[in-house]
Amino acid sequence: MNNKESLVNFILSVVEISKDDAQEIANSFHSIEIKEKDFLLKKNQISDDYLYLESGLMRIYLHDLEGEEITIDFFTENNIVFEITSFFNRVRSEAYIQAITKCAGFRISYEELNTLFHHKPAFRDFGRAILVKEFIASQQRNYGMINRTSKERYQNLLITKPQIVKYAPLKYIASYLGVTDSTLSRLRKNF
Amino acid sequence: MNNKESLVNFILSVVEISKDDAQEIANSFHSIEIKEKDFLLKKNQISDDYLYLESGLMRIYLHDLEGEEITIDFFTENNIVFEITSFFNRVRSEAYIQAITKCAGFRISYEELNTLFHHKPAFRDFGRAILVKEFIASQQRNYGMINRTSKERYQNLLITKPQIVKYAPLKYIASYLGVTDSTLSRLRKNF
DNA sequence: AAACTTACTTGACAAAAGGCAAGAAAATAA
DNA sequence: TTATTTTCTTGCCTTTTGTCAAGTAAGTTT
Repeated sequence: MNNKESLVNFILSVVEISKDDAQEIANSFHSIEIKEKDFLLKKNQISDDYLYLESGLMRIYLHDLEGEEITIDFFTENNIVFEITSFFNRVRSEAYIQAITKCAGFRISYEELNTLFHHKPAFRDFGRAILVKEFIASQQRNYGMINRTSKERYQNLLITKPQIVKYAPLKYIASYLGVTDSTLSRLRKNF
Repeated sequence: MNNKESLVNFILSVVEISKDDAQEIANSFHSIEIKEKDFLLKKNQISDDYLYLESGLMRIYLHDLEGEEITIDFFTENNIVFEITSFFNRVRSEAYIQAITKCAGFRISYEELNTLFHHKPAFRDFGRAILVKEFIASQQRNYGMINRTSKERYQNLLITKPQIVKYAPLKYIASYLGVTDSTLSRLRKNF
């Protein structure tokens, strides 16, 4: 039996609850592995995964009006992975979530999450803290898109998620940063 | 005594709960008015307002590294207004929330919200639905910043928040859209 | 009303980024 | 290994946006 130590530590880093509570929450999660290039979620599915990513890299992407893949976000280890619209609103997903490298972690379903949310006060605080954390990250990404040059955005990614720059193809990174492949390639030349 | 009908209807539009529950939640909120150009939140304060905006327009802004005001977001009537980082994490705010026009609505404090969150299941669902709703809006804004031209972003604002275009000065809108004042002025010429 | 401040527009030029296409490099398949 | 596909780089030229500065318009204060 897996003791889910990394998940317990993650929970404790996000919210101030007892170690016992954190362990109990972690025990509600189920082990999952995803192979490189496999999908956690595909378009038109209703997402049923709230995933703690213990190791590996993932991305969430969708197709724009011209059919081009747009990478919306990257996920790195020691983070929660979910597609908020489909998971929480129980609607078909527009987006795909794909493993960039081999991934491992622990997941719960929407129903399991909801049961915990209403019956475990500690999970309530945890769940809210995760939403708040990711919401803030989204806002900061917004701010960076508006107030940073593309060079600065790339440098920022290099610092905050170096694994991404190392493992993800240029085109994923370019669409994430909001530039064309050519432009990113040129940016890279100047380190 | 105010029956807070608009707030009750707003709650019912966001989450599937009984009318009685919605009324009870609404009754926990307190009436508030804000004069044009006054502040709901200033930099370095710890936000204690979770506000349902019944009428009026607001904006949230901060100063960038050069000291320039950057309008991060606009709030219109029939929406919840809060600065998530300061309110939920109990830290000093980087941002200001200011009334663009005279505003009226209903607010609760962090402590009141937390009590409801842990003691009223219906409020739990409501609170989560609001976080989810605003998170999704933030993600869509992100997508628009990357995949729409500045002209399209302006047109979108015109359609989704025409009050803003009507009442907010050009410079607020320009920084929100991520363009300079000059560029927005030129965009406007082509309707 | 006059003075002053803030908001907006416009022109000239510079910088950043995009579109397209060719070719090199790397990864994958046969 | 060789062939094939995908990824990445680069050149040339166009479009978009920014910078700066001047000038007009509108709003506020005295």
